[in-house]
Amino acid sequence: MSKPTIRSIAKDLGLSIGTVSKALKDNHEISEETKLRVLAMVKEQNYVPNPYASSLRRQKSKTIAVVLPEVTDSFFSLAINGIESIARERGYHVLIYLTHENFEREAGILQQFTSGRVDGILMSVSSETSQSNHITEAINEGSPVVFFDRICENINTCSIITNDFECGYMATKHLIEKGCKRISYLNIAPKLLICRNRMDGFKQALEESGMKIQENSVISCSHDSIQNEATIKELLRSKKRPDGLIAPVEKLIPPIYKVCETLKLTIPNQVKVVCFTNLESVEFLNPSLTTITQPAFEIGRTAAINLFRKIEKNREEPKEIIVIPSVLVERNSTKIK
Amino acid sequence: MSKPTIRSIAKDLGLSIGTVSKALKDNHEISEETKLRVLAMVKEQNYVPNPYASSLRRQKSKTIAVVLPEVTDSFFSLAINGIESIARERGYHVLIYLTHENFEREAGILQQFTSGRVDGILMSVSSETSQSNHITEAINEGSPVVFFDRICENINTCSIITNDFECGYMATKHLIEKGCKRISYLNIAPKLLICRNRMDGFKQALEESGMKIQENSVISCSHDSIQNEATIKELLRSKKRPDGLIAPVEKLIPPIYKVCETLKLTIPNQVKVVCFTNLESVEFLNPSLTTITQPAFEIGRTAAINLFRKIEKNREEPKEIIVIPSVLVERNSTKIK
DNA sequence: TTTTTTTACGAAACCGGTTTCGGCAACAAT
DNA sequence: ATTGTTGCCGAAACCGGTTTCGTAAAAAAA
Repeated sequence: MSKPTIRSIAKDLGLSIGTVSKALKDNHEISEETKLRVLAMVKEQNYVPNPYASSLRRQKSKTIAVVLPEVTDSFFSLAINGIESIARERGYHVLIYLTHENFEREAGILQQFTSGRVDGILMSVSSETSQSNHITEAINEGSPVVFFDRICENINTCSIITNDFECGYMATKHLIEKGCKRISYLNIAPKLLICRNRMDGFKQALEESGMKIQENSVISCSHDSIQNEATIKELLRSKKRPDGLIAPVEKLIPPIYKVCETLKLTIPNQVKVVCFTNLESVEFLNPSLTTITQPAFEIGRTAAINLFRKIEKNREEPKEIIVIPSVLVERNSTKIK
Repeated sequence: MSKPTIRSIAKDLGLSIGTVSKALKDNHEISEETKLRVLAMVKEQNYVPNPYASSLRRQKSKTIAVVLPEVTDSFFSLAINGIESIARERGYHVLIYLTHENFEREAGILQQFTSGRVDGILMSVSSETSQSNHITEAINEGSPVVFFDRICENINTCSIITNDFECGYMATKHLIEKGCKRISYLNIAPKLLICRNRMDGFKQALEESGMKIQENSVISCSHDSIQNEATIKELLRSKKRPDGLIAPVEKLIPPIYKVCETLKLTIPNQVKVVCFTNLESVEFLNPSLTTITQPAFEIGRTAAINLFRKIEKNREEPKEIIVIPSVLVERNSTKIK
């Protein structure tokens, strides 16, 4: 038997299409008796309304997009979890798009959204994103955007971040307290506000402690793990080898640990390490890793909640930046020997 | 200015709607000149066709669903990555749904798909899923399903798995070779074929080596980490404490390491451990963890490729199980002291 | 020149819902 | 008796594309 439609249901009940439609949304125009009849038939035939017919007419899709650089990172995984939990609660569907840190890809994805495919967009921009026309355009065409984590500073919308500056500051102060004299910040995406903020926190902490920014203070890493390994190896081999490392992203953990192993540098005795990550197993790394742990699930949840707020009342709201603080969890990678 | 539609484009060009539509899909009925005019106008106005209008008429959504238990697991993250890469290549969109290992949730999600929301479904069933009516129904209503990893044995469709039985066998043999005399398998989802297969491999390896299945050979764990910690603690405290552990899922790593730490049991001297996981940082755990590493990205990719194969030629194909083998990576958690 | 074919396009049905509007009956108010 | 009022429902427009079919003009064949 072919798929039931509202038409077939109406026919089977001897009702009009409109009546069935109204009955299904509990419209007051329809009598209780008719509603019950409709519901019974719907259940019997296992009828599910075609979402696209509804989307077309109502000009809303009950779908949001999550656009992010990658998914193999504990932060993004947890954030997706938070987003999905809210979306499900509200009956929304979640489309996922990965930019792989590529601007063109991101722009291409965003461009599609001008067609009304989604009612809103949750986004963490790629590290190559410096211009924001593609995002502005999506917003102008009616898709509200809420940023989380990697926000876009020159766009006037709600953004959910953690206290990145403070975290950079905390991490640095922590290393200094633990006796580090030469700290390197492994920069990974200078275009990203969060990375700049973390780095600014790092710099301010250095200054306050009377330490100068030196040649090896800020090291540029990439998204390529082999390249990062080479970069870090070079850094840790240099004459003025740092005794403290701050890694603003999770993917730097393997290269750091690997290089320390090959160079026979022991963490924390010769190099202390702090990393931004939410990986649960950092506690059992050798040595356990001191981390800045972000409230990833909460950030995802909050972003989703605010997106739905924007979707529901579509008037423009002032830019609002919501900060959910992270915590520094001290472990052995920064222990005093 | 309001969003351009095919109607407004047609009007602006003095053409009919049908002509514009055909021009956009490079139909031979339309002259080159007209096509160029249409393309130019489309570009000028930044027109993107409404996907839902198209979906409604063509009865296909260019969208697939990925239904999985959770996303905070390296296997699923990598699989999503593989799936997305193929979907993007083919111009498909990816909806993501998390079941959180809950059968009702899974059934509810699947039920929605009977409406034609998606053209196909990629799925890893929840650990509570023993009946499969909800899946059969979705298939019958026209949404092909391809399983990956956690397949549903009694459904006749393409499934992508790894060589689970062998992996269980390999892991066990490996532990035996390393001198283990009492090995415990931490069972987590007896309803899942993959877990049963892994366990069967375990059992066969035991038998072949003349070791008996004893009371602590198979331990039931859950999805709750606190509970798992208690279970494992009890196990490792028992008189007949095992000297080898096999964990079929990643989430057991933290409790295992934690309990060993609190009970002052050293891995690998007192307990050797093998775990199924794709976490990159297992190499730097204390001690580094011997793993069964699954080709997660490849499994995701292959699943997607086969789903599209099914979507394109909609005739039924025989059940096909594609096995992509995993590898055992030996590290220090199973080292002979 | 006439007939046939090809080319290029328009008109209109169609997908499956939603929503507006109008109308009939029953009942209440005047 | 007349005029609202309310409850309940159907008819039809509508969302924005796709696709079928028909047709006028141009080109080719007879």
